[in-house]
Amino acid sequence: MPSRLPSAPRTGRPRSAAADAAILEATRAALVELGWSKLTLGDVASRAGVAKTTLYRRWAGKNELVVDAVAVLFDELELPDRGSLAADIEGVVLQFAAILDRPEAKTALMAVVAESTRDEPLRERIRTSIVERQKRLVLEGRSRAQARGELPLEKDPTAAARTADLIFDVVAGAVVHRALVSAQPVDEEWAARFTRLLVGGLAGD
Amino acid sequence: MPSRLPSAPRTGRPRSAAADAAILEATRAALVELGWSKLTLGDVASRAGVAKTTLYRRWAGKNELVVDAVAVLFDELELPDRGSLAADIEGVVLQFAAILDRPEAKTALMAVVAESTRDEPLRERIRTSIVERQKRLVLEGRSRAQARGELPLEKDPTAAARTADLIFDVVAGAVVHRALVSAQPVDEEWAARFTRLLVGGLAGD
Amino acid sequence: MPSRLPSAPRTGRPRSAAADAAILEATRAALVELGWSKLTLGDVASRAGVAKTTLYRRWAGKNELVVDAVAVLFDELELPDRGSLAADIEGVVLQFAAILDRPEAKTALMAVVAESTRDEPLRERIRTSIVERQKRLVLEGRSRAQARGELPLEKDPTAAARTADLIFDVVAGAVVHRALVSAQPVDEEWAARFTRLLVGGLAGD
Amino acid sequence: MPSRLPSAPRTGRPRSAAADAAILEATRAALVELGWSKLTLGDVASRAGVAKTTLYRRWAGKNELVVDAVAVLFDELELPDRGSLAADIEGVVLQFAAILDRPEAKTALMAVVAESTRDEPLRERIRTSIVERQKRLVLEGRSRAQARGELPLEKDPTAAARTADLIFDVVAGAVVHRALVSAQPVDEEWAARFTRLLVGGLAGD
DNA sequence: TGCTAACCGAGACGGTACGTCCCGTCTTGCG
DNA sequence: CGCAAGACGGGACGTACCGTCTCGGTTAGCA
Repeated sequence: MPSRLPSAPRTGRPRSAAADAAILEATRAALVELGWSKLTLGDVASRAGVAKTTLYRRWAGKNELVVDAVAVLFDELELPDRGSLAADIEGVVLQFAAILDRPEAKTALMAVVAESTRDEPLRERIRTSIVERQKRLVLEGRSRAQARGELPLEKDPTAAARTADLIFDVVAGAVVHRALVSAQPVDEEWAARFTRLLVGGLAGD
Repeated sequence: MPSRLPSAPRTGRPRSAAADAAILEATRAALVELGWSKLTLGDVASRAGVAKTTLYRRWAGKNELVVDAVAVLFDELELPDRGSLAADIEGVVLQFAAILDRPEAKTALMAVVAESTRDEPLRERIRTSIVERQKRLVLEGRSRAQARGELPLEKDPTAAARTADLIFDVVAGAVVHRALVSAQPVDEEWAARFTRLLVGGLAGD
Repeated sequence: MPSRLPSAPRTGRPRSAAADAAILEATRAALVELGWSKLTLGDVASRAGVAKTTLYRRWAGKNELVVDAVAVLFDELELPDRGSLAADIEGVVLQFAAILDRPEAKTALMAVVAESTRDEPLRERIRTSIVERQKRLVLEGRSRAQARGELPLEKDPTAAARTADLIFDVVAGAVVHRALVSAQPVDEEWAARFTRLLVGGLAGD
Repeated sequence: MPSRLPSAPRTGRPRSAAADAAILEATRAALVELGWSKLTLGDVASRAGVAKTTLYRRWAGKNELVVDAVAVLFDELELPDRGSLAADIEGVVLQFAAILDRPEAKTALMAVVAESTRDEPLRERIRTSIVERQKRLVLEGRSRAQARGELPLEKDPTAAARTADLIFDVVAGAVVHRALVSAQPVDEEWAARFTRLLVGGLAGD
């Protein structure tokens, strides 16, 4: 994930692959201990047993580093077939909440999004590294529900994409808001209530 | 909003009331120009024509100051009666989106929420200054819809409160996610689609 | 000695006078221990129990600081009346050599002169803080020798000044070269030989 | 001049002789442009079209490199017979001053001498590479003056050597001090005045 | 002619110091 | 006692060089 100009010159000592892993791991550990705002790149470097220059050679700054460090957490999300659309949604909501409960994700996610409001390249990085990758869950859940006959097939691909985006914003937004803003637990009871609301809306559509 | 111990001593020169307003205004201006992360208290003080000490005498730090500075923005939200539940929801969604479009709100809101994940008093301040005050919109919209017969009366007050919280998380979360994470416009078309989904879910409940 | 704009505004907390002394003393100590090239301003600051910013607020850099720290050493030079021109010269040569023997002077003097070859303001600072102040020794020695009848009175003040400058360059240059370049001891024997040469040249003039 | 262990193994690719010359030339160019303190070995290497490793393989550091780079400048000094001791001295003083006027010599000479106050091997290198080699001028000037009958023959070789050292320190020290510390021109007028003083002292001896 | 050892360029590496910025606190003198 | 001004001790920043260490590739001289 760290940046490198695409036209890779073959010359010189190659970058250490081990350093990358150590840095990202150290970043997550520092996020857990210190949180976003007290995390310093110097500290990350010394935790990773690496010089500050090595870190700056690969990432432009704290924001980019943290996005890379946290992105991998969200790849754990899966969508096992639980037999119904509602069950699938409940499952993914609870999984997502579990990730947001981890301190490194909680403190970092909102912070980088906040930074991204004034930094277009960062927003793009967040989108490609984190957000866009998880839309797969919506798409897979829908096609599975269509196969079950729970949802109608959509003929217009543009409208279908818009609906997927909408669902994604609703699900991700609601869970994040509940967990981080309202600071209330995303437990099975809440997940069930939310799912009933959402499935009802989809059905009535 | 600035803090003051309750047992206010009456002696000495009183604090300048004008200073408070100047500081909050300067804070918003600095947020627009610099964004959250590059805003410094020294800069705010000099913009406000005030000494740094004056500022620290009234607010504990950047977080608290910014919460106060942006809280007022959200009090602009109103819920004029547009004749139907769906129209009321669309209206508030668009108003909320308009506020989130303002750079001082955009950059500050997510940032203070991010900070609040590791700072319980800050979270409480955000809740009382911003979040909780806007729940009135949900409650008012519901009672109006019930008066219109669009929604049933709820007998159980606990369940009613839970539903209101859920709706609030869904609306606020979805709009914020659309605007700041997906970075897509919250326009009338999206508001209409979102409202249809939500009203459908509420009806089917 | 530290810099301050001449138009001193009277407002704000005044600078600590104690800090100045502590910094200059710490600088001399660091010169003794580390020498010029390994002296760091961060180290000086922490020796002086002072923040780096305090140091940078008062001196533009290492060069200026060291000039001020070392200048005082050369003010120790005196010219007690030893009864003859030759004895006076020998005395000041040995005193000068004693100062150059101190490690803080030895390592610093040449270094700041070297830097001054590319830094006109620094050269000026060296001249006013160190060099020019010691010309008094030449002038006093001459007038005393003239009073004794060892040297003729000079009528032309321009020529007199030129001669004083010449003597100063010869004495200071020869001692410095012997001590630092040739790295040979400036002992009584050498002082005597040098004095004989110089007095002979002056007499034959 | 670059270092090499005496027991040279004969195998492998030999070091490029061209690189040596390029490096020394690049060092002089960098001294002119940047001065001693801003000269970096990385910059010298890239100017010379050479890798940093190549440079470090041959010189221990900046000091040693610069001594070698400037030593050659002083070998230009000559002592053509100008017919009298005074004329010979004036000639060499002006030649020496001309070299000291070159920026690469000016900035480097004092700097390496300053460094040498804390680095005995460096002092030795300076002495053998630069200082000691120029004593030939004193010796040659004296023997020529003796041949002309301007100076007496000295019987005691020890005393003769001491006198030569003294003269060397006086001439070199005075010129350096005039040029670099006093920062006044070493022109014909000054050279004449200085020479008169020195010759007078020698004669009266 | 093919081996092989030392050379070469490039550039990443762990470090150290830089000079700047901002923090939150602490004197000042004035109102 | 509040206030503007600004110095204070402190900590992190991002950069520049240090001197060392791989890399892949070149260039002799000896076999």
